[in-house]
Amino acid sequence: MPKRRLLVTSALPYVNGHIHLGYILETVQTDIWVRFQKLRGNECLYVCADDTHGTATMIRAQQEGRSEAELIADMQAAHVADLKDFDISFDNFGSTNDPENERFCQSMWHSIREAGLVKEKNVEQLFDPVVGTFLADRFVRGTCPKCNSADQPGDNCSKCGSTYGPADLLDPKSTLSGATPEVRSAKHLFIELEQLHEFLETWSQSGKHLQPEIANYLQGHFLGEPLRDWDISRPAPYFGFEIPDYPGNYWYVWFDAPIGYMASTQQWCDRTGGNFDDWWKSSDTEIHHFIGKDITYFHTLFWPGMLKTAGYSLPTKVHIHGFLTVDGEKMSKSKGTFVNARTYLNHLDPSYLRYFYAAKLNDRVDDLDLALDEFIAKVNTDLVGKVVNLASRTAKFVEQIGLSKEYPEDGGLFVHAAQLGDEIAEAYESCDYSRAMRLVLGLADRANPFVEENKPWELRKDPGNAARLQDVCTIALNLFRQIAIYLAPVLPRLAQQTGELLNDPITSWDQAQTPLVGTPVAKFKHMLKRIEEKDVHAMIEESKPAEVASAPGESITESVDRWNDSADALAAEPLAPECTFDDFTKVDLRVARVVEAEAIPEAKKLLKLKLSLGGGEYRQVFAGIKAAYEPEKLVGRLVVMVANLAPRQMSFGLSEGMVIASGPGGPDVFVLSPDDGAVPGQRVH
RNA sequence: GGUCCGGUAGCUCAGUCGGUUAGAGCAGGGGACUCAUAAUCCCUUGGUCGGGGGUUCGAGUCCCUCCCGGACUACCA
Repeated sequence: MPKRRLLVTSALPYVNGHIHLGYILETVQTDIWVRFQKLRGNECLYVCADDTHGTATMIRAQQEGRSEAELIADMQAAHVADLKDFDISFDNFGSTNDPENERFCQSMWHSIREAGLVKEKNVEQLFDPVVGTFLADRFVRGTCPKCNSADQPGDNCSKCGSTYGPADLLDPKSTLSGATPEVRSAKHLFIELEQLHEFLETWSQSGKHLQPEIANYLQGHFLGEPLRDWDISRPAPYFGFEIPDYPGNYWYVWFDAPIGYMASTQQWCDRTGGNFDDWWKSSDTEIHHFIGKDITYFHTLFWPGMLKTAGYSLPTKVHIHGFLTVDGEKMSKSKGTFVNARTYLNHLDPSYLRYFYAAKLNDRVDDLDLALDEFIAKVNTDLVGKVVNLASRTAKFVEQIGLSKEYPEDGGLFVHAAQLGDEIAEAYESCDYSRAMRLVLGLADRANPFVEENKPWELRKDPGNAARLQDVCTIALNLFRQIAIYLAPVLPRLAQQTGELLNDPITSWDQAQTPLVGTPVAKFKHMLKRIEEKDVHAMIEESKPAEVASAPGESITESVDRWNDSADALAAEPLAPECTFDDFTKVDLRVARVVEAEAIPEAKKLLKLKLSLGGGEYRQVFAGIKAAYEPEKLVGRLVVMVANLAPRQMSFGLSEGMVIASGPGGPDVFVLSPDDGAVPGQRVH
């Protein structure tokens, strides 16, 4: 087979957060594929970068009192270290804030301009005079211009389903300040994606570049109607690259992020003498993007559209994977299942997770569950019990004498494993790693009985059997080596150790075709420890928020803040503008008791609550806390509610207030409780 | 509610074009071994292939329908 040239990417991690096990899933998936391709002898370049731009970076830098550049540099160093320790083998890891990226943005922009895809639209945008900023759609609510339903979001009506702009709302309010926004004319630049409709439909529906369910999704959600113009500029203040022919405005972060793949490639070329056009403008080069399903449409509509317009190669394939869940649930900070890469590394070997992910990954978009008990059992049984055991039970018998000079008769075991190589390779190639792992483990299941039947431990008792002992161990170690070669993309450390043990480095897939003979065998060293349950538990405990993990009732008299809470929550949702005391008193917060609570089967997030304010005064409230609370456990407890909120008609009934809770949503919602002594009906001042 | 994907042993899954008696690993039960990280090996229990209907000589596989689960989307704000 002729050598292929492949450019491979993982999605760019956002600079504002640390690497977690969900992103590790993506990079492990990519890295396995890259290592596989290199092992097969293909020319393969793996690039990535930090995604740095956007409002969130700007706000966080302000809060931390330093420049964006400093923030980015720190986070990038942390990202690189985390990923390196998971054996992710990037050829280059850059940053979307690097000068190379700005140059590519400019040239890409130039092409898109020339193609006549850019138009300026005088957007009637709402401006919050209190905060002094333009309001994105989601920061405005008001009355639907079509059906007059109150309190509707700024982009479409939840009652009648009509879509409109925020400026069309009849009685708009800023959700930041509550002020009535002014309509101001703001100029934005848009890319008319609709001009590329036909191309995108052909490309996405060709059956070659996308998984079938993704092609289907695009057809159903986007391609069935005209594609909307893509708002590509953001007015200052914004952290990003300023648009050269449109001063005071910046490219939206999703414009420059994928271009980061190119900038990173350029950096690699500059460092190694490579030629950029060989990678991005050559029909001989395949381009493979690995991404999560959350960013599907950026990579399957906007990005191919940009590449096409600017005359670059189109992605050969966009490989899309699902999210990571832990023990069957969305990762949750409060449960300790939102685990940072570094926290994992503090307790466990990266090889465990690489193998487990490989054993579960296929070429579909399904979510992948990290069931912790399964994780422990699978790694210990498969890797330690079956694979590494082959070496550890035989290597010491040939430590002095090495492998036999000729490969002995083994009943066809080696040939069988050699022949299976193509099938395993096919599974890797198509990203069906779980199949590859099954096939490889099947080899270990044949090799262990061989050792059992030939009893090297008995052979060694009689010096007359020395030659036979050497032959048996030569066979077992060769079978082990084949497995190590086939697992090398997943377990580079095991491949390295195997090379050292048998004095022949593993560098090529084809090494599994020829038995190794006559080499010395090094003293056997442990290759992989068993996972201990306590280490997994320690990792989960370390991932829990400090206030949950520490014992209650400790002294709080110390003058210094010893809790050292993370800045993440504040950065995710910055402080609202100042309000007056009068503003505050408009909101009537009351202690209330939950007297009834039931889940609404048709709604995914809603519980229906009956709240008592005492004295027979009740309120019916719908609260989006289904994922976090069992209805039965709420009954009887005290909560804080907004008692004078305008009632809202919902599909399931009238909601007459709101239960106060914090947290980002989903399973991470935390309902507030008053301290002991509070009674229903009391106002919260 | 809409769209899509799935449901095979206690668990995780394989099952090709419709073709013999539906498989594997783990877990469970019994035995063996003692080289190996309490690892390994042999034997073994366990299934109305979600339910019902249809097509067919023949259905886990194809069609219809219902039930259940998940994802996306909407609602939640």
